[in-house]
Amino acid sequence: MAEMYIRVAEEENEEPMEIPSEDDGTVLLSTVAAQFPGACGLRYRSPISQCMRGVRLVEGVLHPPENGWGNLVYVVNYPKEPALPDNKRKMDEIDASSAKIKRGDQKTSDLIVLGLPWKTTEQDLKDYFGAFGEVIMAQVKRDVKTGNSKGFGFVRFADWETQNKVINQRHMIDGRWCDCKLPNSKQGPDEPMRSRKVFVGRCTEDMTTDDLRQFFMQYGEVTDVFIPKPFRAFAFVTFADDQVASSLCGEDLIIKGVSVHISNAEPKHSNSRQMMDRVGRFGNGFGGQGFGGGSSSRSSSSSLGNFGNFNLNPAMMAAAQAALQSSWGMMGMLAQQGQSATSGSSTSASSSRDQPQYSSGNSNYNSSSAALGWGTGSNSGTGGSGFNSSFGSSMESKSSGWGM
DNA sequence: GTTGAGCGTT
Repeated sequence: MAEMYIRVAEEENEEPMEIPSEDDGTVLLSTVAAQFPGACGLRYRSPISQCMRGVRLVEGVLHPPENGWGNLVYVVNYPKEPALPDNKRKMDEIDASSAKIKRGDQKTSDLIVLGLPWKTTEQDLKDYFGAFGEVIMAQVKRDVKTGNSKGFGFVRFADWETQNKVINQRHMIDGRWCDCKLPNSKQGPDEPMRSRKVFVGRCTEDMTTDDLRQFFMQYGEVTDVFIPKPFRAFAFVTFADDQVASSLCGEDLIIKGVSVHISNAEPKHSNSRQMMDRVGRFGNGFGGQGFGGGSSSRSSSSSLGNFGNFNLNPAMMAAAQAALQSSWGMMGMLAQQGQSATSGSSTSASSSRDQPQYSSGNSNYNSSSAALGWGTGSNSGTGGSGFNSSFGSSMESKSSGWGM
């Protein structure tokens, strides 16, 4: 079948945009969403009944009405906005008017571009991204000595709308798929505990990132899909809205005929729970009672507890307990030390690089000896500071925690 | 086979 286009608009009487169909006459929801970020379906006004009708959507594929797509204008559906009574408004208007949107607050920021071909130059970036809107900065990060590209760069747009659009899709740049996202340094620590990301277990190997994106789109705007490689039977899907993510947790969903299980995505690296679990295994009677759960007040009351080889002074105990109870967990302790708690972001699954990879070594990170953090024995004489120093360095040793 | 890459000499 020759290439076909269907006409799609945000509202019935707005100027439509032509969107390409697939060879079999269907239209991918992802194609629609590439032009209308956040779209979750299509509807149209039936010439016969004069009612709005929904377009059949099966696993990310939009199927034409009985007599084909015809010349009708299809209207984009967006996920319901539960908090707002008037859900006919467009996303942009909601963003602009609603106080609930805190992310981004309309100011543009640099976007990191990951997965660039080695040969891509800043001019290439400007040329490519210029099609989306005015580019006010583009750079390719290079090795200082060799001048070779490091395979990523940064770009900044004049308009927030442009930035938003660019973030929401993948980009084919000089023959490679690249992802644009907010860099770690720009991801504010506000509300990091409300995960917008879910863990998708029991994936099969034939599920691609596009499959997952198209499938999960029906629940809300998908901002990221990650499939570890080599195949490990799970994936991560990030939504624009944390409520969408949490609403799916616990569900068993059918994707490509396979039941997958959705659960909370745990923070990527070292988070408070993992650390506490580790700590629990330390010396006997350290985690099991004193730390492990929140109900620990009495067991730790044995004054200056003598736990195996360590001396825990009350300040350290208090700090640790505070960390347990605060919603910030250990991250809160980091913050209290004045360390910036930047969150590591996850990355979209871009195809594994066929190019020689730049040394992925840990030149940037001081790989602190043990992942155990505190209690490695260094904090004997120094009183409380031993706690801070050893703990802090372990947290820094990789991009920290809640990369969501 | 159920918990993930890579982040900026200013």
